[in-house]
Amino acid sequence: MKKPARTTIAERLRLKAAVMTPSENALVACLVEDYPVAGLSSMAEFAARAKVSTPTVLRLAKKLGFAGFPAFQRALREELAEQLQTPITKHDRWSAEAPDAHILNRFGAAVFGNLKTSIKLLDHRAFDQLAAVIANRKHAVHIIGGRITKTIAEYLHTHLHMVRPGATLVPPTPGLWPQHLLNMEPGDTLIIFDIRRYDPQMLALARLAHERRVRIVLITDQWTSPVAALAEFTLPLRIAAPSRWDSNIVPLFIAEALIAAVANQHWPETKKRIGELEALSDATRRKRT
Amino acid sequence: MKKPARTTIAERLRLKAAVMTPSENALVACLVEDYPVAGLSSMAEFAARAKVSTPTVLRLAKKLGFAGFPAFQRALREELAEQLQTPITKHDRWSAEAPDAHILNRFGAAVFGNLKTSIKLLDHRAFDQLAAVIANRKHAVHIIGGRITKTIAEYLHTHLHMVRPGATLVPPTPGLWPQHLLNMEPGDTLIIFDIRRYDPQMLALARLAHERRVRIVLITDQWTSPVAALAEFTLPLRIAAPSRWDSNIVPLFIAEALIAAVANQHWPETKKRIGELEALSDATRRKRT
DNA sequence: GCGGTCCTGTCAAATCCGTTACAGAGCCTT
DNA sequence: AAGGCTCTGTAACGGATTTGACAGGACCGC
Repeated sequence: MKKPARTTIAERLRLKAAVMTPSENALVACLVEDYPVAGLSSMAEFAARAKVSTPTVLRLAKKLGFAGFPAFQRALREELAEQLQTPITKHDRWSAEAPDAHILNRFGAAVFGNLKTSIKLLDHRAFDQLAAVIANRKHAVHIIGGRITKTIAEYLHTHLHMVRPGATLVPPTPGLWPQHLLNMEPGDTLIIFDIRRYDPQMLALARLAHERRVRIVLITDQWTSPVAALAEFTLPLRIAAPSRWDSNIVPLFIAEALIAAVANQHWPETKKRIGELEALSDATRRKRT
Repeated sequence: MKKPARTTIAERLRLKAAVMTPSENALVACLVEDYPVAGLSSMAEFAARAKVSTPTVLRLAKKLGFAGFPAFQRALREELAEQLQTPITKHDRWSAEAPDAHILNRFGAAVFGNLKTSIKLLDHRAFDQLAAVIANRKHAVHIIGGRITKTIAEYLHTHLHMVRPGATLVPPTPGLWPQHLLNMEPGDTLIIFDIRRYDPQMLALARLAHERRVRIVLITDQWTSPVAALAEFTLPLRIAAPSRWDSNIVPLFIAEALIAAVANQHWPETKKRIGELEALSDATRRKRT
């Protein structure tokens, strides 16, 4: 099943991007926004959506090298069909026009592999239990990350804070740890991001927290941080990337999935809390102005 | 924008499966085989594919409860659009709908789709140019993110700072912007993360920077922040997720890919810089101990 | 300020499409 | 075995859609 290297719509759009008129750009923006469905309805509908006239749509189709609008639509459909029925495993290239060796393609492939393997190796039931633990409002949740992963920890904290009260971000500075440790009660949870090279001080913190009967959750890489010995939940993730540094995409993925799962568990309360938050946010903004 | 719990096409097909005639079954088989693209072409084409006549197609559409073929097609398109970009269908739907599909899987599928589409719609040559601009050590790079994306901005900054001198993180607090603006020289680059809901103050900052002849790089979502009008590079990414919140995985992906690309451009200098950094890091740690 | 060029919408014509009416064919029932 | 019912295709009609021609208008250069 050899494909004669047909140029994709996306590539054609890019190719002609320089010679696009304003109203043609409106069409392109419209198409990209709802790609590719926006272009699958009738010409009149597509034109109305971008607030231009039908001939403009036709001119765009011709500018992209098609005989007419139907030809353009056919191309869209064929591309869509290819994308839809091609099973996830058979992704040969990501950026179709870029060479295989291009960073976008190599990175895309690596990230996809990491995600797939990580999810496969993860225990769904353990994940749900973990979500339940974090969703439990009776006990506080503390979050800490290392030198690099601190941004992921922060991300998790920002969202968790919206979902439930009692979510604390522990700074990566060991000097500030004692006061945070003081606030950790038995039954609380400490979520630790620890990815190679593992920080010995992180292990020390975990020990102290563990002694206070704090439940430890460890998000680490496939080589597993030594903190695992103390952890109730350990999530070993794939993080390898064709780069000088590891990829933190899978940790972020887990963070987002956890947030969604936790929000899911007590949706009514969460919804109420978010509503209050937005009201407060608006009030603050108005006052500032 | 009310959703009256519209029954899906698949459900309608199941409902009427018992009263399907042979040629209607041929159509259904054809539709399922290449779902839903087969039903998006013209009636004649769809009929020819299943080797039936056009009235049969019409009869099928009516049997499924649609007024005519266009109505049927519209339903297909709407369903497809929903499936492709997971719009505001939000929490209420997916929690009740598919208990068999675990959150991890659903999230994984969404993220995968986002990544694939985002990369596909990205111009890899523009990406390379952007990497070159950021790699240029003659001009400084300033990075800023919004309320949520600030962590991604921080991540980019942390790494970029390792790769090259002159990388600054601008805090999300507008009160601190004047002093940062003062440091922006003509030819500098300002990387802005602006994802819905777009911050009007971010646009103001972009304007001021633009007046100082700072090059604007915008990382945004598919609905495109208004900053795009001022930006030299605009990267519209897919961020929809089966969650109450948008996913920031693709922005993080772009950040990581950019870092890798920049590091590649001047690897000798980068390597030297990282070596020095590690030496200093070790020295600091030893002194602390 | 003037002419030219490019962009864009209005309008009309031709084509294609969806729809309906009708008739033939197959199959079960009587 | 004949009648009737259901299923399915052919043909023709009406309409929507695409397409081409044309003109108004904005912008740039001279």
